[in-house]
Amino acid sequence: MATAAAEPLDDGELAAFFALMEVSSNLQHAVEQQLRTDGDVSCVQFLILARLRDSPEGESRMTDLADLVVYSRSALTYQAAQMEKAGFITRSPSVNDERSTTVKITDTGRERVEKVLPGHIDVLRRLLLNPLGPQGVTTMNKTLECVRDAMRQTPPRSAAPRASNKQK
Amino acid sequence: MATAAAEPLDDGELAAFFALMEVSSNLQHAVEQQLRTDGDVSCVQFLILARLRDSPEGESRMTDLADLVVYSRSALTYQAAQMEKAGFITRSPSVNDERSTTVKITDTGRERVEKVLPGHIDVLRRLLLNPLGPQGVTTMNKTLECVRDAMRQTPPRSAAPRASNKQK
DNA sequence: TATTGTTATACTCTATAACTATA
DNA sequence: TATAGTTATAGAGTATAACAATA
Repeated sequence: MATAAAEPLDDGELAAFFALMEVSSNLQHAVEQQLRTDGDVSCVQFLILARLRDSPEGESRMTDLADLVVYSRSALTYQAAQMEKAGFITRSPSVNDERSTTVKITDTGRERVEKVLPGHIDVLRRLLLNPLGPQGVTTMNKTLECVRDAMRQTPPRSAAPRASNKQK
Repeated sequence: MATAAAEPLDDGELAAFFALMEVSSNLQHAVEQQLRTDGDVSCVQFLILARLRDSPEGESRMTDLADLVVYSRSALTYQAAQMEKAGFITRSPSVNDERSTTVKITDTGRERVEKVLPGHIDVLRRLLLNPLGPQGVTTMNKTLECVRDAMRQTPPRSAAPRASNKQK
């Protein structure tokens, strides 16, 4: 299954990979810490809240949220439980489909997002956007676009999301 | 401390941030899974092993490894213990400085790296380098270079690495 | 006193599988 | 039968603080 003898990566390829991982990893850490410090939310929770906040009714189904946040359903249930306990969201059975759960952001949840957002933007500017500059931002978008598209076409992890293939 | 009213991000800035996070997150996941499947090592462990393998004597001090892997010292100790148990490394007191621990990669460790490497390269090519293309690789390096440099100058997290400030 | 590393502990988060309920 | 979500469980990994030993 593996290539007979994989061509080693050249210096540029290695550098690109390492740079990407170093930058994203640092950024991730910084964002995580800012969110925790300023508003006691994790990155995942912030993503969910921000997404809910921008939804038409401040609502979303669990499944739709799970599509956004890559993780497993049980992981999302865990996060939802945490956020419900914190008063950021409510969960209630969906009206159309009794199987579904509708997640709705509360005023407390909205406030928390507002509270945390300035610092979040600040971190992004300081660590990523300012160093990039306007031109760098444009370049970055163009360069990463095809990578992202390629990733989206390939099933990210063929194991996970297929539910019908129970052929053992 | 926070900006009075943080300028919201424009679409391009948001897109750049999201693209970076999506690409790096997917890549991270894919790499993690490949390493686990092919050789039952985590990404962190692979990084450590790869670094040791490329060291002059296949050796390194714990502290030097900790500088490489961002995490805390205790986290590194944990990983080292796992890898020692798996037979990938040995730990012994350093000759120069009795406080230090010298970590050395074993033949088993080297074999494991070799075993995992082709698949690793394969993933990087498929998900990142091929979509980028030679030109994209170059562009990426140039674009991320200044970001990385800026990050390295700013203390990543001012809280962590200072040991002397016990003022409290 | 500062540095190096380990240990004990507690905590967060994740995935798997089994389960319930609805379509 | 398939889908939506929850729960129980188990595991990996991390950070904090206290610790021992060396410089």
